[in-house]
Amino acid sequence: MGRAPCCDKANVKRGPWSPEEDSKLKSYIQQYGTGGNWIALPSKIVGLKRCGKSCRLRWLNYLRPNLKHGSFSEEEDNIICSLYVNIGSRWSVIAAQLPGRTDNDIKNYWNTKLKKKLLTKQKKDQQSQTRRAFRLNQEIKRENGNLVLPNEVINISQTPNYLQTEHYSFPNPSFIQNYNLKEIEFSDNHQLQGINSQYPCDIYFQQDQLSYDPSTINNINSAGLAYVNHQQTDGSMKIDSGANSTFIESSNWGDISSLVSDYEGCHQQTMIQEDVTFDESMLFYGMVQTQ
DNA sequence: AATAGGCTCAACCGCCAGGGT
DNA sequence: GACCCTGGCGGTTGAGCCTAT
Repeated sequence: MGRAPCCDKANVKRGPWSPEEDSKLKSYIQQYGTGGNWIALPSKIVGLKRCGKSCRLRWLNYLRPNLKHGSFSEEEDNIICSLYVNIGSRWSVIAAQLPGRTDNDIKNYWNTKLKKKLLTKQKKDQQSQTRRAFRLNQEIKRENGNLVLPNEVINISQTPNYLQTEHYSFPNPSFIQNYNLKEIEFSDNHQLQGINSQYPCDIYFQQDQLSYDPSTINNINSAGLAYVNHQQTDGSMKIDSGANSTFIESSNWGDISSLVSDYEGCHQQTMIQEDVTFDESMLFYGMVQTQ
């Protein structure tokens, strides 16, 4: 036997509330209060065929006094984002910090607008942070004489055969001087297809992925000569080589030299041939052999 | 003008905790 | 302690509106 329903569904009205129903509920509650029992409330209001839960929701989310309707302010946005980051989707707690706003309002607002806004901001922050770390690292290496070439941005979408036209072999860390660090930016949706799998993994990608949904990340597999990293549930990162499943972990993804040492030991892999789609605006850093 | 797809948000659903018996 | 009832909550749905084609 299942749980008893809170009301007789056959005899209650459902769906949007009419102005008349609003008026009846509002005037009753203003005159008599709720009586501390929402389930019993509708039976006391003549002509109102609504479930008690529905009455409660309508009152709390729409009819009660001092409710704020309309768009959220920048300050409210900040409060919601800050609280969400700290306590998660505890909407009632968040709503308690925003007078006049209901948990339902905030939940809707978050799901439809604020989440996207926050993700976009995080993505931009992360990209600029990674760029800064990369350039700083390269600058240091250049100063140390390990690298001589300037930064170069390779836009894969403009050179779709880029990875197929040159044969790279994995740079043994001890020969790092022979390799140039390049920033490889995928500025457009792009698919790498049929990359020759004879070569061991030789391009090392750091994917700016914090702003991506884990389910999306999991759909990204290694392609030919590339390893693609994944964020693990414990926060560490993993480079996935597809079917071979060898991976390395690194705790410091801003440090190219530590990436290289982490990468040691998995360069004998033979990659399977797979297609991979890179989403718009994903940012990768690669280490490629150019000589 | 028609239509498909995306977006918004009010409302519902089902679960859970807590209080009363 | 077991059971029942209710309030409260977060997740989900879907009708209606909006926008792009």
